[in-house]
Amino acid sequence: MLDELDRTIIEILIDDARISLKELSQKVGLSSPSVSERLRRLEEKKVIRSFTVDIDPVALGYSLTAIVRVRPLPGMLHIVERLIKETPEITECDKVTGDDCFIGKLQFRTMEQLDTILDRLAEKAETNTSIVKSSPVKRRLPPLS
Amino acid sequence: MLDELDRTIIEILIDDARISLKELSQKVGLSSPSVSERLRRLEEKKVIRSFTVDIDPVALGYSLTAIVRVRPLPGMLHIVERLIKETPEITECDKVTGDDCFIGKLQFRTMEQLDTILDRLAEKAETNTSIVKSSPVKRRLPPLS
DNA sequence: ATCCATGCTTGACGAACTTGACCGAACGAT
DNA sequence: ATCGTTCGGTCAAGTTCGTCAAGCATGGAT
Repeated sequence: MLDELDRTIIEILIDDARISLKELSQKVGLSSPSVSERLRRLEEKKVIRSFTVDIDPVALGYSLTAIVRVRPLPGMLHIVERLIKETPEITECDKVTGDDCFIGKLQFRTMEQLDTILDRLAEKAETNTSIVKSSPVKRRLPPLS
Repeated sequence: MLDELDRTIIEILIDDARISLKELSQKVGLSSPSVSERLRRLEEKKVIRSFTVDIDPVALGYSLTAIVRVRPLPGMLHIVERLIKETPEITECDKVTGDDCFIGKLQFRTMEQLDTILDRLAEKAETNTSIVKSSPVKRRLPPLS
């Protein structure tokens, strides 16, 4: 589905999505219209979901992160799911197998803010919260091969 | 620290990091050298960590995701941390407070592959694995304000 | 009141992007 | 085997874009 050139292009773009077509094409050894066309196809095939920017939450004042496991009380599943979606400080959340129904990541500024958010959840779910102390593995891609 | 214009710029870039300076400057109502300078400063201040590309793991063949909680056996903490870092299928991992020491996300292609990876961990840690069924909240930023 | 720093605009020039015409390799059908 | 089609590539043009230098307005400090 992806050839070696596509993978090289992607690896370069992960590092710098605003690189010029010209420079990118020189790095991969193709002409710029070719690379442009490959990019178009990669977007079309949804291999590239989007070009985006990685913002440091700390720079926005969110200096703390927690991981919250959420187990809705009986009958509360959909209400809890909506509440999670409507809590903007929850910056990602997965629905998973096992005792915990949801596992989410929460960005916050103060312990008081964390407390407020968890209190709102606690009316409808059992929660289990772990504060993030460090991130040994920063977001990365699995092997492209 | 960030004014309204910076936030607008960031919001636009989150959607499309490859937008031209010209178009971006029209959207925010400034000239392009001004926007260029603001971008430079946002990068300098590390508010913008990087311009990057969002790749669909499914397009790379990783159709399954799990969240793994890891509790190293006594004395194994550093070995386990190294093992996690050296497992490329673990695409992010945080060190947290609480009983679990690490919580990581794992991308994989087949259950067999998951089994192999967990077996390697099991020699040095207790693990607890949840398969991701869906993602009610896709990665997003907390409020910029 | 003046000076300076900051952040903006403008205009010009060089650089990069897009488009269309063309080429060649791979491959299926006749 | 050959023809025709498709796919992915190059090249060259016209157009658009980014960067740089110069200059102007605002606002705070002396």
